[in-house]
Amino acid sequence: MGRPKKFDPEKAVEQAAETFRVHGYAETSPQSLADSLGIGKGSLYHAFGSKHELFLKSLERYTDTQLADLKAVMDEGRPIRERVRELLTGFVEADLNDPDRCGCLVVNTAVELRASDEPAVKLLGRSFEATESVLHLAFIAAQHAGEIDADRDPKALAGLVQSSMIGLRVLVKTTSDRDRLGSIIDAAVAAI
Amino acid sequence: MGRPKKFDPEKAVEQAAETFRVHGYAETSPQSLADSLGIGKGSLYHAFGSKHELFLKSLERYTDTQLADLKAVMDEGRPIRERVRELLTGFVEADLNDPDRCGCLVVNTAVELRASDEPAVKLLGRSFEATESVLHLAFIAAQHAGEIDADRDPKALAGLVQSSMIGLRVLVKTTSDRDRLGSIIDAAVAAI
DNA sequence: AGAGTATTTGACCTTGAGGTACAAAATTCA
DNA sequence: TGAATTTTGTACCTCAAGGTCAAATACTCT
Repeated sequence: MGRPKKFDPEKAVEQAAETFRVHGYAETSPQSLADSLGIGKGSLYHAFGSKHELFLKSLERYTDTQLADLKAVMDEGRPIRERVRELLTGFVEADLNDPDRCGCLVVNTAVELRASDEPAVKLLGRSFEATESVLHLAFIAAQHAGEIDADRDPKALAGLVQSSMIGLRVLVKTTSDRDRLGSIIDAAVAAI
Repeated sequence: MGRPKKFDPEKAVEQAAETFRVHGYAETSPQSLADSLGIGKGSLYHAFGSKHELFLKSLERYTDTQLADLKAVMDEGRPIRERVRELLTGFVEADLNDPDRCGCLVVNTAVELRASDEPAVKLLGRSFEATESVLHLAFIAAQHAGEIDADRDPKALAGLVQSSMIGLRVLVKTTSDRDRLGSIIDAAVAAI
């Protein structure tokens, strides 16, 4: 009972994640957040408590979505190198298509955040681990399928692909050189 | 002539770079900047014009220093893989030894920055290119020395090492797992 | 010493961040 | 219909960011 909510909290968290991704945590004001959700600032605080609490919820939702997307790509029935290439190319192309180069909320937050923000650091740590785990499992499977040499360390490969992916998403913030980025992807795929 | 400066502008820019590295651009206030330089806020504005101008100078100095450090390591007369390992390990260890995981000003700025900040984006772009170039040249030399297969693309390898390096410095913000980070370094070195 | 020049400082200004308070509005239940 | 409950939105609060300014200070040159 009581007055019905004007907005869908789920959608709001999703929209907030996008706002944080585009403008960053520090540069997103409660007012702009409220505006982007189409509600008053008071309602926002009533519903979410604080900017930081809303941010944590947004970040969590974002990591969930991202992980699902990653799994979707890695679950495709194609050669492992094709899937990894698709993954890296997808991120790079997405970033290049955005003139503001906003990039990935997880990467952005990992850098912008203070180490003292423990809940956020934990969320990010879990997200990075989950990503690595998906890659790790895919590489193990690929080894069993004979696509990757059995003497390679699948976990280390997962870490290498992950760190290259993150590095690419940072590099793309200051360059639009598709050849250069593409050759990095080539090298990453070749390293598997 | 005129009243002599109370501080050394060179040292001040260096100190400012460190403050920006530790706290980030947005989170560094003119007041704290002035405090860290041991001067009044007015003096700071008189000497540097604005927070942003000081930031650009700081960033430029930082990139110069960083590039010199990189060259120093890559100029050592040791096997290429040892040098690359030393490079990556050095950054990771430095970051791990800092409880606040402040990391690298260039990486941090590339992420925190708005794409609309053209002078900063240019500086960062040049810095990333210069870094890649040093690695590129080192790999070419290593190929001539027979340390790296001649059929590898040295520029792509440079890009891969660079992006892994950046990725590692982001990952280390949320993890302290030396084994995991170490195995990523192993994989990166093995990929050369 | 005095003129001229450069630097220093704290006081002051405007703007907006992050958040609170409260009365009005919209619903359900009896 | 009225009571209870919940959400809404504006007005308001405090604090600090980023920056400006004028007066005081410290130097050089003549």
